[in-house]
Amino acid sequence: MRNVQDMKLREGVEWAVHCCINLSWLAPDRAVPAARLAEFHNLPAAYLNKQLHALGRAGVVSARSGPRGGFRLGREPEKITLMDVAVAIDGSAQAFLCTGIRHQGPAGGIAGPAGRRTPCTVAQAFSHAELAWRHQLASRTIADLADAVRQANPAAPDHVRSWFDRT
Amino acid sequence: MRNVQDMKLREGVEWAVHCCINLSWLAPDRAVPAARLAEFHNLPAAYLNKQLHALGRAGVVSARSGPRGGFRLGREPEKITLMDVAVAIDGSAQAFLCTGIRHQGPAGGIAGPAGRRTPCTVAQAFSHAELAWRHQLASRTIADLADAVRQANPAAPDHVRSWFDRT
DNA sequence: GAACGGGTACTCGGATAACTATTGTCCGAGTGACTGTGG
DNA sequence: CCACAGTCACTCGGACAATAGTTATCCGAGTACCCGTTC
Repeated sequence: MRNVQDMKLREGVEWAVHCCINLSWLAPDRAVPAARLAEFHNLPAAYLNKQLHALGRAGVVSARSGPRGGFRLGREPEKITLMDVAVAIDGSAQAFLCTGIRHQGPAGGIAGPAGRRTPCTVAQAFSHAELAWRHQLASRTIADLADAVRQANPAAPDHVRSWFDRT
Repeated sequence: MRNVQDMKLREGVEWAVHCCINLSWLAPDRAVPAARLAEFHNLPAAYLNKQLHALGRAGVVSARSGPRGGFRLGREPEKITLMDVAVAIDGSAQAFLCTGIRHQGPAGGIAGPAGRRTPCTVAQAFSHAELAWRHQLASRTIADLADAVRQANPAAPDHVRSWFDRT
């Protein structure tokens, strides 16, 4: 039971975003195994595999089994937002879900049945805040971040490509 | 060790906000025991006590022991933001703390020492989103919410007062 | 009648356990490539 | 030389533990009130 959905950003979100950026610099048809992506950042391979699998379910990446298989971006980097990644990994859609405590106990008798129809003010306030957060994440794409990284370090894409091409 | 600070809104935050609103309607010198506040919303008394204690450390409420003791607001409701409450309960200041994985493993060698000085693009993006969230929460005060509730149900303050005055 | 001292009940405060969720690991199913063989 | 079938190694995918964080609980320290006693 999940009464209160959480807004926690699991560590895997950070990993996933970095992986997506790296993948965006590789040839579109080039698939990279999870183990190799993990090695690049010193991450636990098996666990990263699990996260990438979650991204696969969301369509952010596409997976292929067998030799020369692995993961590659499921669509153009311009079409992948940070929100997509966060939702894929974290799963939760809403961070603050009103428990409805204002209707429990003696407090419930005060507002009466009419109060049960009006929205919970507290929940509304938190929802607005969360909406702002989500809006920000939805406005940034993997392509955006990749460009920013390239601007700070123009050689990065080539270096990443060459490292992943090493056998 | 807390590598990744979390943004999770613990259930206690919701409780605390509701309690603060209720307290804002009582006489300023009126102290309410945690047990009574808990009874009002059917919450576990001992645990709510703990959360209120956290609010006390942050100055949001002030506590008094002994008979006729309990909790009351530590300052005017206009001076208490939702952010204050969330931070007091949740404690964490930053939700997304960059783990620095881009410097671990082979990836670190690519950017080089220079890359270590440039800020992590991924972390920046998430920080902006979190800032928007925090800004929203900081812009809403307990007084705001109390007014909104009163607008939806004008009789609420009196009812709350009278219930808490019952022996 | 008023002041004082002791007792008592009540409250917070922090230390302690139970539980849930996240992190991490492992092995099996599936798939594509490679090799050797036959035409 | 080309096509084909069998085998193999490689990869994902989901099921299975370990760990950390949150929820919940309990009991002790402190405090203000109340009552009985004394001046």
